Amino acid sequence: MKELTIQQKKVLQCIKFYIKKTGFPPTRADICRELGFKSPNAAESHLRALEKKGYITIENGASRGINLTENTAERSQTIPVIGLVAAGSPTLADENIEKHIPYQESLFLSDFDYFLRVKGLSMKDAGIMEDDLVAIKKTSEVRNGDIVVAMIDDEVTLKYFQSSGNQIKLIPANDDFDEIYINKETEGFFIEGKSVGLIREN
Amino acid sequence: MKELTIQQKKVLQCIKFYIKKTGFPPTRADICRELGFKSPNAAESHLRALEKKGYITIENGASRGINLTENTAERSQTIPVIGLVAAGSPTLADENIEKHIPYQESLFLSDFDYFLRVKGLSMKDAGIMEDDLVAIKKTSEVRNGDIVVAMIDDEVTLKYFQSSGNQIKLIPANDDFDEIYINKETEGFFIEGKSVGLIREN
DNA sequence: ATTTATACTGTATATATATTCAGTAAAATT
DNA sequence: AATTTTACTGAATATATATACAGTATAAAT
Repeated sequence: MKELTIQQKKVLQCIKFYIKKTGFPPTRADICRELGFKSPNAAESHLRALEKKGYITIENGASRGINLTENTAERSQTIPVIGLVAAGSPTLADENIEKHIPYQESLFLSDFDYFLRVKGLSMKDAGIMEDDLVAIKKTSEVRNGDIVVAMIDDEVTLKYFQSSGNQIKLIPANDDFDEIYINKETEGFFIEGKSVGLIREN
Repeated sequence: MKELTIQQKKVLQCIKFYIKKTGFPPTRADICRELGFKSPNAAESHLRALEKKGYITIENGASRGINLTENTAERSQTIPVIGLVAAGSPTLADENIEKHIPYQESLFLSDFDYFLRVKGLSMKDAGIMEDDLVAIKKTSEVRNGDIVVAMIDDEVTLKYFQSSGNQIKLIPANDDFDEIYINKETEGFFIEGKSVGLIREN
């Protein structure tokens, strides 16, 4: 699709925002008010430019007859899928992002920040299998029994969390794996977040 | 929310359909055209009734100033969640539907018809735990190794599918449960569908 | 029994709105 | 160098649209 100018982007954003706010598209006058134009023709020409470039369609003669094109309308938010790499923290940096998948607000009870692609079977008895997508909420406030994403020296692990005082136990859900004992203050250790849900594609 | 009359429902549906089709709400005249009314006041009064009952809001003075209320607007399709009851087939009948949850088209690789709420742990080694939601595609075309929803005399079970000729083996993913051997032609037996994905809320 | 809500037709109108025309000016493209 | 695109102001206008008013008739609620 053809590139938009800064002003055209502003107008498009304005339309999206207006629809989100009111439920119906803006008039030329509405756009002028939002963006500070003094002539309705300013809005009109921008709209015609957006139409020409394929971002909107305009129903001629109809009031508020603006329709966002398929690709223009954001059907829903998308949320990144991050690979659980052996080394390297699960940051939202581009190189760690596998893909984006559509995300529905109320999919899980809690909101979350990203999906973690599970590698290995250390949590299999918790029903978390290889290649599952675990919804992670970034937080350090976790409770005993939570399934957490823990970082130990740039290594990412998904484990049950159990703490008593400064001592933390990270418990796998698989007898073939060992529990990890670690001190809260240990350098290079922190809790990245916790699991709030799971998705499996098969 | 207050109940709608048949005509009011028609008008509301008409508004939803119009927005879906065009991207903006209808005028009074548009509604009349769609529903065969001969006076714009017919649409007007229905709109005011819908507003009074809380299904829409109307921006006074604005053309096409109709806004579907939170609960009225279908943000996305919803898909039913069906409880895996011991007896009774998982039909889409109202009494079997636990709730509806929002559904994103491309959530799983395959499309599907409903979510099945899992009871019991017979598939735990496949990572399917109690209360998980298994996305079910209604089909009788299943392959060896598929996780299927099988009906045996009105009892629903979720098992691995394995067939050779007319002999079918339904294999649990839990040593505490027994395999089920059954003949393809057995009365009261059929394959309802297969699992294409899984969602866990926690 | 009376009021209110539903379900319209039909007419009228103020105004909300799209849209054209006439300009100005700078930037980008050919 | 000439043309097109971008980016507006400002004024004018046909028409698209909401909305009020006057009726008619039936059903539901109080």
